[in-house]
Amino acid sequence: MATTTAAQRREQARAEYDAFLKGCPTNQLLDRISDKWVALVVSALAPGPMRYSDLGRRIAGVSPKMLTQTLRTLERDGLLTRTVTPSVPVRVDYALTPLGTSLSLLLTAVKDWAETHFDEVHRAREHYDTETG
Amino acid sequence: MATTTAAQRREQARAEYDAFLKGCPTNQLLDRISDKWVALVVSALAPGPMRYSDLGRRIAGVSPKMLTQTLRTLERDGLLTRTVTPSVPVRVDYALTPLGTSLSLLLTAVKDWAETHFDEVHRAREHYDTETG
DNA sequence: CGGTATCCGGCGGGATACTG
DNA sequence: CAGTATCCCGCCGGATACCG
Repeated sequence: MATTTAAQRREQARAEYDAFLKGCPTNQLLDRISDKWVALVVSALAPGPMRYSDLGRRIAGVSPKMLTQTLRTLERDGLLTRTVTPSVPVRVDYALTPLGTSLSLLLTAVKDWAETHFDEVHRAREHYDTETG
Repeated sequence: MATTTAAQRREQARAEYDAFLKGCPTNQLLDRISDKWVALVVSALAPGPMRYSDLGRRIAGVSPKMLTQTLRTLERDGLLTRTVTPSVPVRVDYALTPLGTSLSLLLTAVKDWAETHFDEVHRAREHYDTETG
């Protein structure tokens, strides 16, 4: 039969859309800044460079795995630099690049929006929850 | 033993931090806009109101479940309104509130950053991947 | 100190089927 | 048309252990 089922069509559409999203700069950036640890790392580094273990302590509750993973992707994207000083013991510093600093400014804009409209969102939630019971 | 292990201390820190993040407006907002479908719904509605099934078609590949879930949370947060017209068949329109429109402007800022710096990020990635082999 | 490697449990979300 | 209900799988990320 010539049946292209609705499911098949949606799967097809989803595949195309996923491909589109993978190439979409905005979506890629959202994936980046939405990561739980990325915002924390970037804002921790905004005032100045920091060592690996300092970051680990500053960002309480992060596991080594996630900290490293986060730092690697940010380094790959050119948002921060990783500098190894081959002393004993070895010392590794992370610092924002200009691009990273620029991103931290964008995050500041997000933060401002959040703080400005938080009350409004909160009230909307209480209203919604009351109505719905 | 009196050992408070590193693991225990990290778990404690993580619990506190999670609580802190839950109450943090910025983090809540990031959770919201980072959701895969939220940005798509908000930008789809930016030009004007739309019906449920129109949104479903416009945002290719979204399942009914996720579309409804996304719309519900956005409605709860006061970012959009849901209007039921009890005709036959019923008609439901979704429209951004002023707050939602304001959020869409923030998303535009994110989009602008993404498009402005995409090349730079892309070059950084290629450089990183080349160096690392 | 600054990581890497491995295992594994929870849950987000897709597929599928049904309803007012 | 506009959803709801259920099952279930993939994968994210935490815990743990080990290395240069």
